[in-house]
Amino acid sequence: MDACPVHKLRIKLQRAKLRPTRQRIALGWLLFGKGDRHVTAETLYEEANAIKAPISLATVYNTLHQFTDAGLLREIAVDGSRTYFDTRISPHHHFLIEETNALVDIPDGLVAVSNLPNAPLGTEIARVDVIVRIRQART
Amino acid sequence: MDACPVHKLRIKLQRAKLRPTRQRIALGWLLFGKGDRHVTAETLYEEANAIKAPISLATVYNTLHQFTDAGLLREIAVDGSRTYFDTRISPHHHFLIEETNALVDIPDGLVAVSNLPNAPLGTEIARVDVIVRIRQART
DNA sequence: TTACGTGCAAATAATTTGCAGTCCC
DNA sequence: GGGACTGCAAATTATTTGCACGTAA
Repeated sequence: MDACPVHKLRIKLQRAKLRPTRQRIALGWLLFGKGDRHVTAETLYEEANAIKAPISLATVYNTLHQFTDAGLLREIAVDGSRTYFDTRISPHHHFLIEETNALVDIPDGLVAVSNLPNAPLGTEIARVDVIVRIRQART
Repeated sequence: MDACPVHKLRIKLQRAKLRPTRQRIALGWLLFGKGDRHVTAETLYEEANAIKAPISLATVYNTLHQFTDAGLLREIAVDGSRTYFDTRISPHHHFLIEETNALVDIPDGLVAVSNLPNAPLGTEIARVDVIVRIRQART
């Protein structure tokens, strides 16, 4: 019933006009093979090495940005340091666990932002990001 | 009617248990002297030099963080690179102008976030950030 | 073949830190 | 005077880039 998952990946890459190279297949496998994910370049790099697919860190960065430009990933700025990439590209928002710096999806449709002011003339709203910071309850 | 503004600054610093040194007075003057502001370490550093108050970049960073820890400033992560500091510490949200990377306050009370899911057990919500990204309207 | 990709190491950019000298209380 | 504060330069961290070589179409 279901085509070979690797084949699906190749199609996905081709649609994005990206050559399905060994590295992109491996990273795509890690990114899209197991549901929604949030990764940083660093964590993805380690995962790739862990599954015996040694890919240079620079290539991981390049690939993440190519995927993002192609609309396969979404980039999230959450703190001043690392950049996160989200495999879920539909609009939704995030919890940030302050202790671990982990990012968790907030189920879609739950949070609503209302009364957005109009964008200044000649401009439009590109996107609305909501980050809910969670920390250990005091006491 | 109004006491010397510099004196008010000294009081402010003392309440925060920070010695009112020349550098902190100068930076505080720039930060709190003209209404709500959004600065990066870099921009504040340039402003300080512009008013003939040469302060090293390291000290600007240190001071911004000390002010933040003392609750005089709020830190905002908006994109993956620079860190912004906001002199307005009451809860409110922001426009981000994508072309210029400028940050603008959204007047308080306008935006409401509803249906926030409960925080996981044993945790609490530390803060909710909303960033509305604005760009030049297409066409 | 041939342009597109990749890996490495060096280059940037933003920020932090160690430490000697300086200044406020 | 003594600890808090500052400045400089060197160290870190995250990310990008230049360039020789590899590889998919």
